Amino acid sequence: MPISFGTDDMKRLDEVVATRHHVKQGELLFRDGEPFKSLFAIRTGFFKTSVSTPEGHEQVTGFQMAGEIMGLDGIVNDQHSCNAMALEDAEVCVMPFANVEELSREFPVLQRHVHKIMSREIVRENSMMLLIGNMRSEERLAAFLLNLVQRLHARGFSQSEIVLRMSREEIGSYLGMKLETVSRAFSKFSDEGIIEVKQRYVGILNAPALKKIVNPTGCV
Amino acid sequence: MPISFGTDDMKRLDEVVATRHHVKQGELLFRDGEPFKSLFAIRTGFFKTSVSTPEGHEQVTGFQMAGEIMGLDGIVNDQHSCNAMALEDAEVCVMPFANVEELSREFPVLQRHVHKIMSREIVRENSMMLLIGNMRSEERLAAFLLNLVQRLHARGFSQSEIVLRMSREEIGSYLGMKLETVSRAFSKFSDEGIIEVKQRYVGILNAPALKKIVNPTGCV
DNA sequence: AAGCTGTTTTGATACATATCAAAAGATAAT
DNA sequence: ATTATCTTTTGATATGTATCAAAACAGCTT
Repeated sequence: MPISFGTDDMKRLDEVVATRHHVKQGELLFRDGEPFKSLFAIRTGFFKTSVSTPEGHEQVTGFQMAGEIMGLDGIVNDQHSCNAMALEDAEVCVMPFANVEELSREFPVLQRHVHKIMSREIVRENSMMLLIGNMRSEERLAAFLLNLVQRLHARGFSQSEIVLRMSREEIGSYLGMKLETVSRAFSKFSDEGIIEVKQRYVGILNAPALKKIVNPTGCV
Repeated sequence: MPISFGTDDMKRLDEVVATRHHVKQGELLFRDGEPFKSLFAIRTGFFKTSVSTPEGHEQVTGFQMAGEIMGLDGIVNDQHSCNAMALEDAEVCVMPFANVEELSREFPVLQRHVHKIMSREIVRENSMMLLIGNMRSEERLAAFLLNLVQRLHARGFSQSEIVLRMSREEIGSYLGMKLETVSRAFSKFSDEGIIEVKQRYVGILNAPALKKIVNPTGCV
């Protein structure tokens, strides 16, 4: 949340995040087609969002962790256009969107914040298109792992250890590949000593090597 | 633009779109890394937006036509994170984002409008991830053509004829496939009598067949 | 009209990933 | 503990798309 508010302001802003909601592992926070009323800020836990083809093929569109916002897709048609499932027991702040809009009009810094969150999501999805459209499977997995540790590290976790909350199949769906291909890429990295894999635990032994897989020229 | 404004309000809103800008075919409206100041609304013409890997591989992230908004990606870091190139001579409205934010605070209907535009872009990119991640090349091209005629038709053009503004390579980049694969898919559809292709002219002879390619079960 | 340039089509082949199948390993239930 | 269920790994093979190459074609220039 943006800084530098007076205490009165803080009270007003608290209205936005007044209610909390618990979601158990495996439960949906919202689903495709449901009326949109609120955005959700994750306090604790881990989510996946996904869309589906009419035939039922699922595409995971994102993994969200503490501090991240879900539900932005629902604004345009006043109904959610994806599913949000908790991959571990979670707690979210419910932010009625009408309140968000009202307070945004009052507090420019909050307005700016909302705009940045939406813009960030657009940029993230742009880079996912680049990832899925242009990279090979091992590059995708390397990019995925680096992104994950970076975000976890920003939240005070290790920068070299991950406990995955999602299955190989969910990773594959997110990265546009099959679960077997994900598994093979894990095994390959493991054989090469770049990572250490024990089920859903992943230790990153050689981060530079991972980065080099994503960006072979290393010119950035 | 939203309806039901008084004339005074209209004057205020005109401030937002005061300036116009011409972009010639092949020129960039903005490029990755440039400072972000304004959103752009297309009045006439046709654009592509794209991002690139450090090695220079281009990923087209969208094609934009009259009435659509570009530049939303720039908000989060105060600098553009993609390139926007005119694929034909174009005219855009320059909307300084500071003005957009200021007037959004004043006019809830405009605020809502801005939020919907951003949300729409997020939803569009979600469905692109589904497209690139889950569909085969011919399904992607069929979906692409259907999306294009639908948008053109909404602007008063034919619902069965398209003059493509982009090359096979650009289509391929957008859809995550190579230009040769795009060309082959065009030829296949043409052989099957589903479309008629003459260079960049595409006539849709059998729209239901195209829809069936995208969604074989036809249950929607 | 002829030549040049860039785009598109088509063909032959290579390669990455999907698919099918089965075993190994983990987790939960009885 | 033992069975049952789900996830993950690994192998063999199939397939779709990329790659390489060349010809056909359109749009410009002179």
